[in-house]
Amino acid sequence: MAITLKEVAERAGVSRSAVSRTFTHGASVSEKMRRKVEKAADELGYSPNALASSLTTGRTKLIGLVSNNFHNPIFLQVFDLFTRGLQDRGLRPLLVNLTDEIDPAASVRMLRQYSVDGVVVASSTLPPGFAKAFRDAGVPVVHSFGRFSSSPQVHVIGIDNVECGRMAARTLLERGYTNVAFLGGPESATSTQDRFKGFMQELQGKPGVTVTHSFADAYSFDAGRAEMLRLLQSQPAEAYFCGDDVLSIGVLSAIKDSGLSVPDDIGIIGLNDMEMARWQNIDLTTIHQPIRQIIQSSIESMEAMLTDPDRQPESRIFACSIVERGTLRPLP
Amino acid sequence: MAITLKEVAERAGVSRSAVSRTFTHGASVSEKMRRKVEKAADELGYSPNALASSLTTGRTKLIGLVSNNFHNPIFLQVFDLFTRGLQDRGLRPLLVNLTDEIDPAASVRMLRQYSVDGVVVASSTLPPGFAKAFRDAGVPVVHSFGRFSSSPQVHVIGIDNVECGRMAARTLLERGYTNVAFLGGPESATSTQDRFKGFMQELQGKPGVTVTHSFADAYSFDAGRAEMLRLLQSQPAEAYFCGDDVLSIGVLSAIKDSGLSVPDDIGIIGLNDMEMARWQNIDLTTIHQPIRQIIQSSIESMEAMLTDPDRQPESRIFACSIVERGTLRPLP
DNA sequence: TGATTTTTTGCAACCGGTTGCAATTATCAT
DNA sequence: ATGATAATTGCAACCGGTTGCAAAAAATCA
Repeated sequence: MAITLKEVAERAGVSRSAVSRTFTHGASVSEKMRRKVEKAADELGYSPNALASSLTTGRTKLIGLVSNNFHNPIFLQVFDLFTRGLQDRGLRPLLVNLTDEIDPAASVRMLRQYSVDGVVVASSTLPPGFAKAFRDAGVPVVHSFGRFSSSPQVHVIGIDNVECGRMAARTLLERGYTNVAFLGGPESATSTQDRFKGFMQELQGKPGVTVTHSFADAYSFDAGRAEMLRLLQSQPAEAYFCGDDVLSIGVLSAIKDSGLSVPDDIGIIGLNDMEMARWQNIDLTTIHQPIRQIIQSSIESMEAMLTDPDRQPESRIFACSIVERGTLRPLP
Repeated sequence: MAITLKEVAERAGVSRSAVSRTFTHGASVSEKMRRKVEKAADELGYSPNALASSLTTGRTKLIGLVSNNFHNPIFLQVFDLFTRGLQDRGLRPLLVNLTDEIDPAASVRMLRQYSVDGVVVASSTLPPGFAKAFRDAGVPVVHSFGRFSSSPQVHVIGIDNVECGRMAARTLLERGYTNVAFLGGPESATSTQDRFKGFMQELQGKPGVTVTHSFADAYSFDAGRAEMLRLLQSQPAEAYFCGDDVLSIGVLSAIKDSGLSVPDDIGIIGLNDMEMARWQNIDLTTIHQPIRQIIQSSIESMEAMLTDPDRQPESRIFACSIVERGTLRPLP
């Protein structure tokens, strides 16, 4: 069906090696030969079979892009940035949806069958075991949005969620809130655990401050709304640090429906700074997570591993910052 | 690095063919042989190289998933459903982001280099030339969310956008609106053109009804908001049929900011019924597009083409329906 | 110009599998 | 037990490329 190297060679009246070389960057071919081959190739509409060549070179340029976040709108942007970034470097994202996958083994096997050159795990809710499973299989791994560690076992690129928790706490204190709460995402996610930890750390033992906490079932609108509706039945706190932005939006809708207003009755601060957060009908005060840099850095890190697979795992942490909008009362 | 067939064969003391056969569904192997081989394979941790086998079988099980919609939240759901659906059938989505691609040739070449078995084009804004380019390259193509045609050149799965336009018009008339408008997405998108056409068709020559129209730059919040802010400077219409839901949400925010209220002052109807449309703080009346079925049908259609590549192109159209929420005044 | 060095080219083996064919082995009926 | 038939196995060629090596050609030097 498709044109092969052999056919081009015959047409150009040269050896197969010659054809291969004209399409291999950096190989030794004379100008004359190159022209002859390219002419024949053009006439036949030849383009080399990347998979066949991967057999001998050991490189497929395929990168497994693994995630289980197919419900949080922020991940559309994540996929956009990853696919474009990878494409620009001649790499091809093989998308793996882990939504209902529990066991890493199956996906590891699958990605090995396709000889991916590397794997990007993009998720803040996947247990660390997944990234490790890929590493143990000998595949270069970058875990984006993963939990940072000072002695990482795989490359981790993300933010310091503990520090974000502290930052949120400080922000609420500055604004004079004394009855505050943490409304986290799923308790099993490392990001939830860390944000919670930092939040509590900062408020621990602060005189005159009361802190409560609870967890929503997922990083989703519905989960946030449901949890807030529950909280509103008894005495709600003055201000909430919510697990992430989409959760916050659910929370906001619950508050509005109950007849209370934001930020007058209840203050909300989210995390992520997703595009929607700045929509004027949402206008969410939140902590900005530098997604663009995280992804760019992840891709660079992946490229580095491709050239040197034995490179030591490292953590790269990006700073977050408060984005002041309309869901927290202003500084006194 | 990875274990190969040969090593397994040596360990099991059998021929390479025997190993190949135990891993090929439907090949002739005795129970005894199979056990022997599987034992050796397990011990070595062997799993067959899908790409090497594709060389002889001519099948990669790779499917190009091509889109340029990485900004409309509805496409996160689209990617979720596609990836899961393909995975469930043992197919692997190779994601291609066409966001800043103008020329189909490059992506066609790339996907051919990776010998994809088929291509799913998932977009309502891509010129039809893209899908055709893949077909001309001899690759089975399904165009999801594309423009339906009665003599299709490629498989098209989607909705009848003209009919949706009519449906929106009828809905507005039923509600007693007499000064209505179309606020479309980008004028170059076939979906915009068709919705506009149907909308006008239905209202044409209706006595006592005035119709106006304009177009936003993109199917996005910002574009919708900007266009509505512009419209609000002069006399706005009584009700708008908006290009899609995310556009509608931008429109709603503009209306709210201008001090007017929905649906009392202005009615809005969207299209898509994205998850966000039912969020209680948005509560958008809209036309439901059956995404789930469209995608399932697309995948089935793709599977059918894989077994019979010469199958005639067909259009599959799914019905849409009005979802009544809070942005249109009720039936009189 | 001829000898020497450098560059270009083709040969042939290899990457990790699959598969048609013929040889071998097992199964069955008589 | 015997021959006929069916199932299993191995051989070897092939899929579409790449690459080390040696031969051939071109470029350089004296």
